[in-house]
Amino acid sequence: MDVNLWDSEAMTTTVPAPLPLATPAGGGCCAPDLTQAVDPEAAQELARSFKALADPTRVQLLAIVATQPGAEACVCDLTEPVGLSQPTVSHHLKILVEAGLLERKQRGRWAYFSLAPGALASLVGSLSAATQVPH
Amino acid sequence: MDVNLWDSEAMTTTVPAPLPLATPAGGGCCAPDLTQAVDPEAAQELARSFKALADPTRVQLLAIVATQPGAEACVCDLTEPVGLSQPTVSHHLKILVEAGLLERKQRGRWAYFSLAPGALASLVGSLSAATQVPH
DNA sequence: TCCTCACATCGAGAACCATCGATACGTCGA
DNA sequence: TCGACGTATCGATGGTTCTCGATGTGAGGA
Repeated sequence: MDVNLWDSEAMTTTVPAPLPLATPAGGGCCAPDLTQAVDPEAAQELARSFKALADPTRVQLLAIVATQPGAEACVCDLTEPVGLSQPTVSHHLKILVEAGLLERKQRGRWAYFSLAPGALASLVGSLSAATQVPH
Repeated sequence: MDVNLWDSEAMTTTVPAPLPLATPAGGGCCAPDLTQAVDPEAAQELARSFKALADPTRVQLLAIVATQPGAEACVCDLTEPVGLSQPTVSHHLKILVEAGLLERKQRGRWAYFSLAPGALASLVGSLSAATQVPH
């Protein structure tokens, strides 16, 4: 392996699509809404986003980042509140970044994570479409 | 085993809480919002809802039900569109019902599934709190 | 240059989940 | 009453995911 560590370009080599939420296959500007998800591809894309939220630890991490002053946190701030080891927290953060829910910025030796603007809003949009279906 | 089949009361014997979305532990009327999810219990509850949406098949089932005329469908309507066996579809529907996202009504030999009113809206609310969108 | 720190990756074990065929169950029509 | 039908449950299997300790990588300080 000769890939450069901490280079976000190299980190995406294992994933086909860089950001599911930012570059959807459906054709819109955001994630596909639920009523379009009869299409298997749209359903898979939506499920991929929800899968990132399907773990209590990741929900907690997201919440801690959101409520942090400055709305960003480094790994060292997150390990202790969730009560898990550093590699495990790093693993969950990577999943959240790959899902497009968090953004990663390197500052010196520290990696700072912040909410990706528009990512959660996009998910909200995809869900709320179905709730407005006339019944 | 002497439990009555198709009795929704008996079906919840394996789950401690009947409906995570309908009867949250947090104390509000709906699911806890994301910024409250620093609390491990609130995070777990939210993750439980998202886990139900973390499978492409279940997203598809939800979408099909939502777009169906009358906004309800029986298992026989759902097996063919998702291309899975009847036991598998039944399994996914059970998960969606237990997550409070679908409601099940027995009519004759058919079981009809419909969107649980307010369930998706509750999830939308819990997400949009973190995005600062005053929806 | 060497050491320490913050973080990522690796490899392994355990737990969980999706899927299926077989089967049990209740309802309805004959 | 009986058989066909729609649906749920069971048990098994293969794949995925969560978690950790060990280790690798780069930045910054002495």
